[in-house]
Amino acid sequence: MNETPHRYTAALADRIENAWQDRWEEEGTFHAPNPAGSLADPDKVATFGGHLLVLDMFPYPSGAGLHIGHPLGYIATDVVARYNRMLGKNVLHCLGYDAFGLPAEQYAVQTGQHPRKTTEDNIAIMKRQLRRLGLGHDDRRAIETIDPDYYRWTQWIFLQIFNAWYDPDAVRPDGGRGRARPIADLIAGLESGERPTPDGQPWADLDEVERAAIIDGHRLAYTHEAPVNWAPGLGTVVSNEEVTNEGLTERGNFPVFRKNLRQWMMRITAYADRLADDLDRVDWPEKVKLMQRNWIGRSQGARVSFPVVGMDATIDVFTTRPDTLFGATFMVLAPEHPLVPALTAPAWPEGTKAAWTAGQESPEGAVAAYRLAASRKSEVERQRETKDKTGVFTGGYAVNPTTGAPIPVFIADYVLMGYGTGAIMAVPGQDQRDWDFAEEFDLPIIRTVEPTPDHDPGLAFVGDGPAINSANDELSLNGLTIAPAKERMIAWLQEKGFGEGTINYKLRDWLFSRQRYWGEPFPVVFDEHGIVHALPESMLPVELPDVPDYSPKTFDPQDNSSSPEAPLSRVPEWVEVELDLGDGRGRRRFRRDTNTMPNWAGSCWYYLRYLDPSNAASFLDPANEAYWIGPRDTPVIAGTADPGGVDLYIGGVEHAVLHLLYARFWHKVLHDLGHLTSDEPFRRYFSQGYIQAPAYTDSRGQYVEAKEVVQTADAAGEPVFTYRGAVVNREFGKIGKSLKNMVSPDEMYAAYGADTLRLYEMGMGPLEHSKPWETKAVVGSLRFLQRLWRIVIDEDTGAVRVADVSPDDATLRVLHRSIAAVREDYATLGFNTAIARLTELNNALTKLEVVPRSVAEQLVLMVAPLAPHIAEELWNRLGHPESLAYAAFPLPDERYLVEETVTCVIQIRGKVRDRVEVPAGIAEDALRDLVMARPKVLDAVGGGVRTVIVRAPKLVNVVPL
RNA sequence: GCGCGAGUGGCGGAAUUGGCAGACGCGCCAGACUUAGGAUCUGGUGCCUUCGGGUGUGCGGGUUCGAGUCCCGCCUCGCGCACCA
Repeated sequence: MNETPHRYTAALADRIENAWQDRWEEEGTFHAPNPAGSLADPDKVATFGGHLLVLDMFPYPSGAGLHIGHPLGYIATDVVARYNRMLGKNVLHCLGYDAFGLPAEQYAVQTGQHPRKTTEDNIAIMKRQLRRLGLGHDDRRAIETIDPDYYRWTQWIFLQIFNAWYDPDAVRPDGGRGRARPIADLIAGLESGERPTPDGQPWADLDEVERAAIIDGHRLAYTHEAPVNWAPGLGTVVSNEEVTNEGLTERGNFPVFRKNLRQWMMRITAYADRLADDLDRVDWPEKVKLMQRNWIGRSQGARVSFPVVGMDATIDVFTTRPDTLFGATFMVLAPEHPLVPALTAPAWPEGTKAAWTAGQESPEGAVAAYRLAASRKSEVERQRETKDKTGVFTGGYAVNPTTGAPIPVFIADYVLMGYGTGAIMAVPGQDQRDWDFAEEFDLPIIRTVEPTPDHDPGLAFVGDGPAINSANDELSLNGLTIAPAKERMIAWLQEKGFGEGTINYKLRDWLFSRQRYWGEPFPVVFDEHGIVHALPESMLPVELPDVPDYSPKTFDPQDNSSSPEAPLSRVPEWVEVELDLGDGRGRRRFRRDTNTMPNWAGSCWYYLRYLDPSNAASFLDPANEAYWIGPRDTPVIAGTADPGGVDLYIGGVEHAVLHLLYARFWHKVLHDLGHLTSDEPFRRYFSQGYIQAPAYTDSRGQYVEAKEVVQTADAAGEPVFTYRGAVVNREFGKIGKSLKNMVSPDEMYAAYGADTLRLYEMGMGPLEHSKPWETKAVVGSLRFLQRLWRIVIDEDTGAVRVADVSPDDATLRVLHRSIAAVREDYATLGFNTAIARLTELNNALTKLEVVPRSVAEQLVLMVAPLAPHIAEELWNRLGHPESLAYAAFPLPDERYLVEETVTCVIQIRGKVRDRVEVPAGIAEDALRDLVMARPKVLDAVGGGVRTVIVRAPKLVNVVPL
C-alpha cells in the first residue's frame, strides 16, 4: 500500500467523487436555463447550439433503498446528457419523485408511521444514494408529487379533463377529425338547441339533475356506476391495466372481482384511434408499440342486429367476419348480458336437445344456476378453464337476418361481457371456439368458406377461400374471397338496416379512483342532488387532510361481498363543507369526494413540470414547453409530422401499457385544449434491459442469502455453490428481497467508487439486453480507471507525468480512430463498445514511455461522460481550473482516419492463406498482379485459375480450377 | 395457439454494404514485483492437432468466389397476448 501512495483506489475515488459532487452542487454546474419564467436566462439559452431533454422514468422511493439494477438507466441518461453538454447543447436532465401511492402507504402501515414521514425518509435515502452516483441533475427541478405545489397542478389538470368533452367531428390542426373541447362549448350547443338532447326533450324542460347527467355523459372525466375491478385484499378498486392476466392485482397479487360501484373514469377510449395511430410517429421499440396496439385492440368488422323471436328487441353482436353470417347457426351471450332475463323462456321449447338444458326442468332454473356459477368464479378461475365449453340454452330464439331462420340463443362463459357487445353470432364453420361449442351441444355446422383440400374435416376453417352456402334471394357471396365478401355483406346489412361496418376496441375507459389515503384528493364536491361540481381554481390545491387512521379497510382477499371504504370518509369535518363555488349561487353545503387519485396521476405529467418546476401561475409556461418539447422541423420518424416530446426517455418495459399509455392520453388532452404544442409526450423511448443477479436455492427450494454462498470447484472443474456447508443451486433472477440477492450501490461505492460502478454497468453489454451481475468482474472497470490515472499521475509522487511533446503518428491514428468511434457509439447508446474503444486507447497510452499531454487530455474528455469524477479530477490536475462539463468533446481529424497502408487478406477458395501490406490507394490491377506473384498463390494455382475477385485494397480471393 | 425478439469461447459480449470470426472485459495459464497476494504490472488464452494443418457463430439445406450476416425448413430459450368474436 505504502509503496504506491498515489494509486487510484476506492479510498481515493471516494475523496475525489465527494469533492466533485460538492463542487457541482455549489456551482450549479448542471443548471439548465429556461427561456421564460423563474428559471429563465434567455441570454444564456442563446449561447447554446440546440437543446436536449433526457428523461428517466419517475422513481418511486421504496423502503428498501436502491439496488444496483436501479441506476442502470440513470447512468445511461447521464452519459447521454454529459456527452451532449460537451457538444454544446442546453441539456435538461433532472429527477423527481413519484411519492403518492400504495407501496408507500403499505410501508407506512407496517411501520406505524405517517406515509408522509416514511415517504420523505425514503426519498432522503434514495437522494443520498443517487447523489453519490454523480448524476448531473438540475437539482432545482427535483419535484415531488406529494408536494401541494405540485399536486395543485395535478388537480388542475384533472379539472381540465373534467371540463372537457370529446367532439368526434371537430377538425384538428393536423387535418384529422376528433379532439377534446371545453365542456362549455357542449353546454352552449345544448342550450341553443343546436345540439339535441339524447331523447330529444328540449334542454329548457330538463331539470338540473337531468342536465348534469347529459353533460357528465360527455365529460372526459366522469363518475359512472359499472362493474369495476374490486380487490378486497387491497381494499381498493384498480384499473384494467393493473390487473395481470392471471386476474390478480399487479401490486400484491390479490384476487380481483367484478363489482358494480360508482367510480371515477377517464374517457381514454375517445382517444383509442389517435393513441394507436400516433405510435407511427414516435421512435419507440417496436415491441412496446405492439404491446400498446394489442392493448388498444382495434379491430375492423361489423355490428349486426339479430331480431329476437317473439320480442320487440334485437341482440347486437360485433363480428370481424360479417362474410360468414350465413353460417351463424346459434348465438351466445355472456352470462351477465342484460338481455338474458328477458330472453329466458318459461319452458323448454319444442326441439330442445337434452344437452342444452344442463338437466334442469326449466330454462329459468338452468340459466339461474349457470349465471350463479359464473358469478362465483373469480377472474383467475375463468381464465384457467379454457377450452372446455360450457353453457345452457335460454329457451329463446333469434333470427339470422340473412336466412330468416330462427337460431337458438345460449349463454356461455366463453363469451365475455367486457368485450364487444357481450354477445356473439356463432359461426362454427369458421371459428374453432364456436365449432367446439357446436360439437358439445349438437348444433348444426354450415361451412360458408370452401376449405382447402388438405384441411382437417374435423376443424373449423379460418383461412381464406371462396364463399359457399352464402346466398339468399337478394344477396350472394358465393365465390367471393373474404375481403370482397365482407364488403358486400356490410353493404347489404346497411341497406336492410340490420347493421353497419364498425370498429371495435379492446381498450376500456380508465378507472381513476382509489379507496386509499395516500393520493391526491379529487378537486370536486357533490351537492345535495349528487351533482358533481368542479372547485374553482382559486380553491386549489385541495390538501390531503390528516386522518385518525390512514390504513385502508381491507378484507379477506376472497370476500367478494365486501365493499370499499375510503379512509378519507373517516374525517367528516373535511368531507362536509360549506362553500361558495363562485357560480352565483352563494354558499351551499357540499360533500367532498373521499376517493383519491391513483399514483399514475402524478406520473402522467411530471416531465412537463420538470420544464417549469416553480411556476406558481401555470402548470407550464408555453414558452418553456415550446422550447424543450415543441415539435421539431426534422421528424423523428421520416415521412410523418414530428409530434414533439421528450428527446430521449429511458426506462424499463414494465410500464409499456400503464404509465406510457396514460401519459400519452393526458398529453393529447392538454394538447387539444391548447396547453401544449406537442401532441406526444415521448418522441423517443428506449427500453432498457434488467440487471439480473445470481440467486441460490437450497434442497427445499428456499432462497438463501446470496452473499453467504461460497463458490468452489468440483474435481471436474465445474463450479459448486455452497451455503453453510450445504450445496445450493444457482439461478439468475430479478434483484430484490424475495430472491435474497440484493446488491446495494453503497457496497460498490465503498469497494470501488461510483465511477467504477458507472463504467461497469455501462460496459456490461447493450443497454437493451438483460444481463447478469457479476461483482467479481467489476474489478476490470477499476483497472481501467487505474491505468487512466497512471497515464496522467505518477503513482509514487502524485505529480502530473504527461509531457508537452508531439504524439507520434501511430498514437495519433489510435486517438482519432477512437474519437470517431466513441462519438458514434455515444450517439447510438452503444456504451459498451465506446468503453471498448476507450480501453484500447487507454491500453495503447499505457505502453508509451512518455505520454503526450494533448492525447491524455482528449482521452480524459472522452471518458468524462462515463466516469465524470475521475475525469474532472485529472482535467483539473492537468491545469484546467474550469469544470469539463461544458468543454468541447474531441473532434476526429480526418487525416488520421485513413490508413497509408492496409493489410490485404489473400484468400484461396475463400480461405485466408496469406496477407500482404499494401498502399491504401492501390489500384485493382496492381493488387491482382502483386497477389498472383505471391509464392503461396503460385503454389495453389498450379492447375490454372478459375477466377480472381479483387476488393482493393483489403481483399483478394483467388479461385483455382 | 398467435405475435415479437434472441441463440457466437468457460462467462458478459464485438464484428459498415456479405469480405481476417471472437474487439473489450471477466475467468483461466505463465511470468514480474513481493514476507505474503484474493493488490498491481507484463505476456498468453475458441476447439482439435501428428504443429503441416484441420475445424468453428443452435440444427439441416440453399444462394455466392466468399455467409455469424441473405433465403428456405426445423430446434431451443426469453418476452408479450391469449375463449378478443
